[in-house]
Amino acid sequence: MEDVINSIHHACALAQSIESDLPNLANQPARLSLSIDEIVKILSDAKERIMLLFQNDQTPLSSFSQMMMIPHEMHHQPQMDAISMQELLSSSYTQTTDQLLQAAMSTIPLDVRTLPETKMMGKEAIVASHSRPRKRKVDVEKRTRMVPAPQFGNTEMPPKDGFTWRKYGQKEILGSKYPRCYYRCTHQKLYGCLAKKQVQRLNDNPSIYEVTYRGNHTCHMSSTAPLSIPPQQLLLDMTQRTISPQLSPTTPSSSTLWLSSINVSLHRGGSGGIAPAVAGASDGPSTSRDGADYPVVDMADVMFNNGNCSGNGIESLFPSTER
DNA sequence: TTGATTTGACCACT
DNA sequence: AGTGGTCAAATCAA
Repeated sequence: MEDVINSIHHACALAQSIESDLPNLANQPARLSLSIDEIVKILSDAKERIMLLFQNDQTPLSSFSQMMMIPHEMHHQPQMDAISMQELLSSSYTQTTDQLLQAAMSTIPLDVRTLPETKMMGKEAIVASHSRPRKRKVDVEKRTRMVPAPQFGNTEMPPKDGFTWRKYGQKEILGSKYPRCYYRCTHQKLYGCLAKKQVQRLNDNPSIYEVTYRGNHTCHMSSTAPLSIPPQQLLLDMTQRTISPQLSPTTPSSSTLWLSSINVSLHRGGSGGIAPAVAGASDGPSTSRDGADYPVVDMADVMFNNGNCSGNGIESLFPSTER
């Protein structure tokens, strides 16, 4: 396991060197391509080894998390909903990639912070008995966070967050220059997943999206969900593979915010069927994804398999400072 | 053909 | 009554 982590560190160091030399490398596509290939190979190898280890045996998880200094209590979380998983990842995952992302984060506004705001709606839903019943205001937890818009590609769209969403409404909001978009989980019908989110650009900073999540994804938990291994175990595994947020106790690591805009996902099954991991355009049609995504570090996918829409994987990781 | 998006209307809530 | 959230028909796109 240790060598896997060393490999990841190595890849991160390589990526960082690319980043620092990006102005020059931009004029040397061949060299840049070679460097990228090397990183991809290292990370792909690491990924495969990780998958092998974790598929065949659970014990390496503990050693992995020990090496990554994951708090023991995290091992005992019985389960974690996907949104929480995302938040955990976006708030904590970056220990091994901070170096890689530090420079990139310099392009993200410093005043952008995640908002772990949690509210409970006070009223019970009133179930109407007329011909067109509408559900509203159930006791659904709301979680709001600020997400930077992609700096490349279609900046009109918020970054992907690792889930597939279907837009069901858009509305002009009083006092807001930008409309609020309403999304629900693509798998709502199939798996009864009630997760929803609202996306709205900030008035004073259109490059920042306020994303409000409501409800938890249950599509992962469905026994009929398109999974080949138990999703709860997978989520637990993912949890154990993250790094403690307590390692950066004061303020959120700048790179964590950056990562919140990156869909870090695991595509089980190894080489086949790599789905887009990052998209500048958010919430694309779910037809490009087979079921749910599970966030885990997969830098190679993040960097180089951002195939759809306008997002550019490598640019997502190494945005230039100019816009 | 199927699924996603758009958009006007409906309805809950304050 | 005003505002925000949701529905659903029409439209678009793969």
